[in-house]
Amino acid sequence: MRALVVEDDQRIATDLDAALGAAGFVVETCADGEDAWFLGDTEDYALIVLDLGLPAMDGLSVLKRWRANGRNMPVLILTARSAWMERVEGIEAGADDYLPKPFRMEELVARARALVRRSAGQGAVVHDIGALTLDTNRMSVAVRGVPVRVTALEYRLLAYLALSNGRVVPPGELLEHLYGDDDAREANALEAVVARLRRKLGAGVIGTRRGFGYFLEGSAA
Amino acid sequence: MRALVVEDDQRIATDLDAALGAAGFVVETCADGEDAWFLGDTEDYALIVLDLGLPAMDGLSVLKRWRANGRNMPVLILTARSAWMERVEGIEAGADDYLPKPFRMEELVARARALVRRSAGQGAVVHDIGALTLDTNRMSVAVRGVPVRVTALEYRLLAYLALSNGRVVPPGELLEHLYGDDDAREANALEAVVARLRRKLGAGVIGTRRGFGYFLEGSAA
DNA sequence: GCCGTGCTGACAATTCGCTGACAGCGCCCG
DNA sequence: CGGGCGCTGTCAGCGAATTGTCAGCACGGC
Repeated sequence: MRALVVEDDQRIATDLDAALGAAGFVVETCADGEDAWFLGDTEDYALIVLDLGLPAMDGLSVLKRWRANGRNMPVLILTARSAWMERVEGIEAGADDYLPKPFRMEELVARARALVRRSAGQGAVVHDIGALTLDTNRMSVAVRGVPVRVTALEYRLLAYLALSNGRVVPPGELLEHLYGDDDAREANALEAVVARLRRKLGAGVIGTRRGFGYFLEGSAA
Repeated sequence: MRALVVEDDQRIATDLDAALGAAGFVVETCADGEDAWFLGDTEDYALIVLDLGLPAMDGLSVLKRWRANGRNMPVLILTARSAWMERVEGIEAGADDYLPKPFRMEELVARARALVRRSAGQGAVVHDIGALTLDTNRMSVAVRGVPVRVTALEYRLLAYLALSNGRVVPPGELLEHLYGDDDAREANALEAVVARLRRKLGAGVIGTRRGFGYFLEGSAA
């Protein structure tokens, strides 16, 4: 887990390095606003600790430039100024947290952990099963990278197969999942949906095990 | 955007309600730890403001229970205690931010906004999603650079979609966040708002995935 | 080769979402 | 205090996408 420390005071920088290092971060430091801007813009950090008083470019400006470029890594601001107005400025500029100097190293580490935990809290929503890609956020489907328009029912069928990860799913179970078991469809309804899906997705995605059920092909079966 | 305020001091609760309401949240309040635990565990909030001194169950315990149950909504802790050790405790318990009393209402709102932004994985104040530009500071909207006048309700709808980051948002969730689920609207109300918005914004901004919900088009889809 | 299971294309019904009109409500301004 | 205006929920009708059903066909297993 990489972290960038932007701090011009050599002594504080060393302390931060040590504390974050002990907390499991791989720390890089940088003492200059312009270097910071470049690094933050081109490298990939799990966390940035940013001091506001910097040579060459002010910390807030650096932060605003990152955000303007769509960089959204968590940034923890350090500053000697403690007026609440300054805090508001920092947070409105896109900071994720704010710590006034002087601070306890323990608190900084605690906040850093909280930030990283939160930014990582957005779990993977894209599943790849064989040739199939299923994006549960956008409710969209693609085969070999080519997007395919599927209906709600078709999507739910695919999603259920995908989440069963390669298992052969018996028709009864699928029917029960797609419709409540309260209202009964003809058994053929399921086959019709599968047929439509196969026409859209092409061959080699949905497989049939005669007498048992359906499964997704290529999922390390 | 729903927010829950957990605070036993009636006066402070009222102030928080007013300030967050003005910032665009639909606010619910609750004065008791056990109620708070239940609400936070079963309902879906974009933000929770949590006071530590509570009857029936301590705020930290409530928070820990939420986290233990996998609830990861942003939580902003309020407390009278200002020792740094307490802060560390709160943050380690899973708080996302910490504000000592007394505090400025402006700062609370700024932090609340920052938390919500961050929980959506975005750091910027100005969001560009496809043809849409949404300025969360000025509550203004533009399409392809042309400003568009939208009403408060319309804005909240757009903002929620924008913060959902291109995800397809089901109508039920939108209804729940636009209005509290306490007073029920006909399902058609949502469609009416969307229709009005589309007339203002033009085509290609709000998309529909039949059977699932609405989403913002062009967000790297 | 025979039988049963599963597949396919067409068709029709139904559900879902969109739209325009309208009415109630609150708010601002005179 | 009254009138007007903008906002928003409700209603009913419309159009289209979706999906269940049916009848016939293909194919695999024994």
